[in-house]
Amino acid sequence: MSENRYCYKYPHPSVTADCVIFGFDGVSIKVLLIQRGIEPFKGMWAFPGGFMQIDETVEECARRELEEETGLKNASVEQFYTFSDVNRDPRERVITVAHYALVRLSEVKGGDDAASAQWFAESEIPSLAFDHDRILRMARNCLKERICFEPIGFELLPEVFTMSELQNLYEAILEVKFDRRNFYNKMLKLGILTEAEPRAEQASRRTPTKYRFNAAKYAELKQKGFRLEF
Amino acid sequence: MSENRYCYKYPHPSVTADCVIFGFDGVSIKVLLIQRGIEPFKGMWAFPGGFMQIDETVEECARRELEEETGLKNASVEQFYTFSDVNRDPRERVITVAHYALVRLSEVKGGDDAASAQWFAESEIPSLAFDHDRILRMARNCLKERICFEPIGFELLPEVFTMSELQNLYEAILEVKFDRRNFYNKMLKLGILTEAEPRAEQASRRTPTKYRFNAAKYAELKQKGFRLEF
DNA sequence: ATATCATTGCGTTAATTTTACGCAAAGGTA
DNA sequence: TACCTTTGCGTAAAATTAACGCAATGATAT
Repeated sequence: MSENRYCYKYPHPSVTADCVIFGFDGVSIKVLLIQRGIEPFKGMWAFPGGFMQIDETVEECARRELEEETGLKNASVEQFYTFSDVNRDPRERVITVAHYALVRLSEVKGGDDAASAQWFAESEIPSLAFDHDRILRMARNCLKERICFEPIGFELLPEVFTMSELQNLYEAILEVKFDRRNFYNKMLKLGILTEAEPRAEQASRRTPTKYRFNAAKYAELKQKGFRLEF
Repeated sequence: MSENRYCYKYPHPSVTADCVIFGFDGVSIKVLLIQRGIEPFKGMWAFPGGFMQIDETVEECARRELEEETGLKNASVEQFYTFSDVNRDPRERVITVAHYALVRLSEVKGGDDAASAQWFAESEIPSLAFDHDRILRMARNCLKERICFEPIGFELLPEVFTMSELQNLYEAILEVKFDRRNFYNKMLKLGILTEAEPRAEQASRRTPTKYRFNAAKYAELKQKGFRLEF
């Protein structure tokens, strides 16, 4: 049963892919975690992830494990760093290629078919298994940097959203506050937002305009090489 | 001799670390390559790199291989992406963690103790072994992005340099041209340059001012979170 | 020698962008 | 009914960027 059939002249490490999944509930950034059912670190929380198979890339592995453990299909995961400290796994030598993805909260129902996937607000995240605390810090930083180059925020919001919601998201990710009117102007001038509904004729000022992301305009802008400055 | 003594229940990939080494000769960006002495891809050029040992991190591996193959000691390598295509190595499953480093040309004498390390100007780089063409493209992009956040260019220049040399470097990395006077003003205003020599009293206009990088000032700036805009 | 040319240091001005607010309509809340 | 908050739409000042002028001084060519 436990024959060790794969033999090499030199020792080989195991390779895993882990996924830091970010969400946004309108107020704060959330992270999807899995409670470990087995040792090591049994009972502790960790990112979804697992061992890479010999016939898949690390990205494929990340997506597969993500679906197996949280039910999330086709998330667009992106690798950001490979962690290879010699003792990061007490069992054996394991290096992990860490990924992150942005998903809408609605796409994952916490505690789904997955044993115990659960969303945590950033301030409520417990101490994590392995070196996942460190991985989280780096992922969070990547998120911050990335949003200045790409409008990744739109993957975190519903299809249709208000300017305030968008601003809240940017403020949560970047941990700053913007002047509402300047944020409004800057986003509109970028031209990557489209008004969602033709807007009620009798537009009451209190009912905010709904927007959706204009991917075509964004692609256009991106070619010219732009940058979302904040 | 070739006993395969290391056995596992599941197949494990090999892990390598590769190093894209950038230099600058005052005019153009250069890349340090090694000519492969063995199959596969024997005779083709590739980045220095090699198999990770079981008791070292990938960064340690990168530095070790770099020194073994080019004589470069203590380069500060930084990983930027992990390539894991299933067939990227014809021998067996190998994933590689790609790194890059910036060094002064003077630190490496091409064709040193290293079998055949050689600097190539970007325009003269031949088709490379494995997926190293792709790796180079990504490394080059990283370089471009990085220089907007950190004054990495100073690692490529001699200790003491002129403003023109600095500008040439930025122009080479970013592939753009700047107005000399605006570049001059912007760099000086940043405050991360210090005049190297007290400057000749009888300062002839034709003899350019020499500068050196002011690491202390830079560290100060960095804390406040700044960005080198170009 | 002499004329020509490129490099360097130091400015200035106009255009653009960023920042800081003003204000009124309209709905929600006490 | 009296506030208070949210939204949409501006505007003026401040700061930054971009474009370019100019003279001194060596270097180079004739």
